[in-house]
Amino acid sequence: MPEALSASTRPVVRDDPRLNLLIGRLPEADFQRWRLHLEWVDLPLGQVMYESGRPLSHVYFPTSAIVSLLYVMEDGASAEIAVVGNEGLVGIALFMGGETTPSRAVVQSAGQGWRLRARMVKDEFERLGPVMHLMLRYTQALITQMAQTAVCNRHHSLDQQLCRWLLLSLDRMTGNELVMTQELIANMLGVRREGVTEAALKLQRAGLISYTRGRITVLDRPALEGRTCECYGVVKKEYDRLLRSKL
Amino acid sequence: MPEALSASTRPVVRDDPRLNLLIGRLPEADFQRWRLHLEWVDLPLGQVMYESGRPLSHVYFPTSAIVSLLYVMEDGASAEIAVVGNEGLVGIALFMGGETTPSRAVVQSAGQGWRLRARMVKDEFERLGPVMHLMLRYTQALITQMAQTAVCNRHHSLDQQLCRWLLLSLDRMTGNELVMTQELIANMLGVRREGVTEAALKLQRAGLISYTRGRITVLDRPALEGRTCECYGVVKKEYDRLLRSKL
DNA sequence: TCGCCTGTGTGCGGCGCCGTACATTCGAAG
DNA sequence: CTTCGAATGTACGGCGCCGCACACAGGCGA
Repeated sequence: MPEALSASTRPVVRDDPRLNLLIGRLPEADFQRWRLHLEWVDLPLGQVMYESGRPLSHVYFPTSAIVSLLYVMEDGASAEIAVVGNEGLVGIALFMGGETTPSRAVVQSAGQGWRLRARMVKDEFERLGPVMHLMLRYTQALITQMAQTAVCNRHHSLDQQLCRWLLLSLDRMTGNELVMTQELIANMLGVRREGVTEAALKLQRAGLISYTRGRITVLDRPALEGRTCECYGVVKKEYDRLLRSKL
Repeated sequence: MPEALSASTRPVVRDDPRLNLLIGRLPEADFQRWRLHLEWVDLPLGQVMYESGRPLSHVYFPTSAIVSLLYVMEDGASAEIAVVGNEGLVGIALFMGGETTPSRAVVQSAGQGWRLRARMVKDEFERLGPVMHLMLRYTQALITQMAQTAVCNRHHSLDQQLCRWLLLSLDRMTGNELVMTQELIANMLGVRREGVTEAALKLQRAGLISYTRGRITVLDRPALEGRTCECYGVVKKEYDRLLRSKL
């Protein structure tokens, strides 16, 4: 077939841990120490990386996978509060000291990544060097994303939020195709599936995206940026600012 | 007059910094070092403690004041993403390494507090001891509050959110009276003032609260807890869990 | 005491999203 | 090719909040 192989059939090779930007920004000495402990992991769609309230065993550094942090309510309704890709890590509660968190982490887009055992992460953090500062700055960026999500949920239309979601996902991917059903997007945004369908139709009719049964292709990214709310830009800018320097 | 003196006319005396729970949980040695550098501050209603994107000069530890962390949009609309009282501190960006943040901090309920200069905070943080771990665990609690706010904004009714807001504020106060107009509450929640009026009327008619022109008295706190959504409980439980131990 | 400003109460049309139901179509498995 | 389940499209009433307009009331200063 002319298309790229689907995620499930793609040959699985260990990529370079430095494809994860946090790892890539480590000083060489730290990286050399880490590489012996980094464990490569495949992250299939839907995998739950940690569950609300359960202790975390590892910190994950995605290289090609995208992970959603979800808060799940008692009645089962949920909402995504942040998304993590190769720019970040999953499991901040480990080094923040809480050991766990009331959220759930789920693989939103299949791919790979690397992980470190909890013990190792804490030890590294306690070294009080560039590693710690990098993790903390990343955490601050994540906080910005969560806060902006709260504001966006309050003030902006579903149309705008879908654009924001697409752009945030796109930023964490290679290529311009997302493997993702509208049903799943609705879960992430915490809205009805039909609402996502209508919003997606508008974007398709306007020629910004095209999609078929679980595959969304972004055709006109600048136009998407024009339709989204300011929330996307605020978050992106803050990630750039906080994680730009190698340090 | 039989009433307590209003905030503006209350005699202003330096309270004990340890009324702030974070400071209160410091080991004695750390507290002794800190007390020389802690500067007492009065925090009148409406004071902006820091502005979006501007560098922070101090970290504040409220003792009797309550502070709102707000995200303000381009069109001026805003939403509170977290509230800080004597259980916490204002200015996490200083030790997280970002120096600043795209949010605004405003005094929501007049009172007092103590502050430390930016330089001092960073030095203390770098000591890598109980001080750092305490600040980080507090930060994780704050993250929970932000995330839960995002979910709450998405899924719950204004009635429920008002209850949550009242309870969160009440937890950070002494007494059961809030000096707060419905207009301001609406700004915090990011909704219309009229919506708050209607929700407050329901609570008053049900006998849970009573209010007159900028003063709200909570009459039946358990009933309020019964009307709010699970978000309040999740946040409270997480604060208790993360900040219980002295360490 | 009299305004006056601020805070609160009320009404009305509108819009966006919800819940539900059901039709349609794609694509993978057999 | 056929079948079937999953993904998407469409429709409709309902509800909650919005934006706006305005009435009313309490407290404060002139």
